[in-house]
Amino acid sequence: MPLLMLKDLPRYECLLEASREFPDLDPSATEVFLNLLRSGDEAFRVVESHLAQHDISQGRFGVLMALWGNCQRAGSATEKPLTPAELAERTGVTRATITGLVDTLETAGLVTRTPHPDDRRMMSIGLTKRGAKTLARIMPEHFRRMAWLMEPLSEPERKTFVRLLTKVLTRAAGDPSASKRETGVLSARS
Amino acid sequence: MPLLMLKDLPRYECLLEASREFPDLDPSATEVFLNLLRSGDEAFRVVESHLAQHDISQGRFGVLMALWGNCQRAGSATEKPLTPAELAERTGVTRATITGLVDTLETAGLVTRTPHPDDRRMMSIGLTKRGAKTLARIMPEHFRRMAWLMEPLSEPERKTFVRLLTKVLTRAAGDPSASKRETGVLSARS
DNA sequence: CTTTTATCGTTAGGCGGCTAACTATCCGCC
DNA sequence: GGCGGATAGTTAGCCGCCTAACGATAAAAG
Repeated sequence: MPLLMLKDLPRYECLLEASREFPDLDPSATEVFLNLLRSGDEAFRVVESHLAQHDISQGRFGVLMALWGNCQRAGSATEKPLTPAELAERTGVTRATITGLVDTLETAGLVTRTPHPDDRRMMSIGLTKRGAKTLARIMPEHFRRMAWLMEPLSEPERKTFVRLLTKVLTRAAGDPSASKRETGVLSARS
Repeated sequence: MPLLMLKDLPRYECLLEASREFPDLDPSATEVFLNLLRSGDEAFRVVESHLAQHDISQGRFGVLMALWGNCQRAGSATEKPLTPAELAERTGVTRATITGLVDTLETAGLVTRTPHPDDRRMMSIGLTKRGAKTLARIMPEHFRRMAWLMEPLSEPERKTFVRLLTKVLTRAAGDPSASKRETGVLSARS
């Protein structure tokens, strides 16, 4: 999902120069920001291009992963139906989006959609044998791609990397104005 | 552009356990990968939520930025019309997408679309006074948001961060199978 | 028991990406 | 000088994401 900020990231000296015109511009912060977005985007493409070969989009993959096991699936027999609302919560998209994704996956025969036994408002989304098989076919190469991507990083570098990423993540996802309707951050009203 | 991988990133010990079942899974690589995507996504939301207040989407912003100055716009008088193809190249989206974005921006009165004087195949997209003004109103807060986001990082940390991000970026964008139609990387055929 | 309130899944409509195809124009080569 | 191939911009159609609204059902209040 190509987003970019600017395809060719500006050189640092250029940011420095611009910061004289715009006192609010913090060159090193901007540099990190642009590189973060660009790297994330490019890294994503690496795995996306693989999933696409199996006709699996990012969203579909998220749903399959969520169904496949909630990580702590231990020795259970791949049986863990979830409701659309739960899927939405775990994959981070809206319920409306889940409806569409499940539609596609159901048509492809990878998941089943059955009425929930306890609550007639809910549905129960389960992985089919075919879905589990598809996932099992995809995962090894998926793992290999992630490993390949990080190959140039040493183990200590990875630790540092995660630490830095986490710092930004908690800052961004923590409490700021993002994902809230109010500005809050010394912004000028439109 | 919400993408996520899994909203709640798996704990490292969980990855470690999974790596026993899947020999291809590199726990630390996976951890970095997931954190990278998630942090990038969340960081993006921080600035996106601001741009949205001005009815500017990511794509529109990219076009405006590209027009506003190619970074080395020096003392020029904000006059730098570009063709849609150039815009596509600089913002990293397809020409088809540019058509749509320029449509919207033109309707909003932020850019003009005039026939190119030299080549009748081309168009010339220019920033209007209104567009420049809008941009000038947006940028300060935009810069402030990026600075705020990176505030918890010290200057040396930022240097390190950029170095690590660049490593991944060159790896991802360099030569791999991504963005090519062929697999190439020891993948199993579907 | 009835009424309100909340939650679930879906639908409708919009947007911004993409690819593939099309038309118009330019350019180079015989 | 005319003709084939490149290139520019647009169009058409798909997909995934969003928000807002809806009808159905469950749970809470009275």
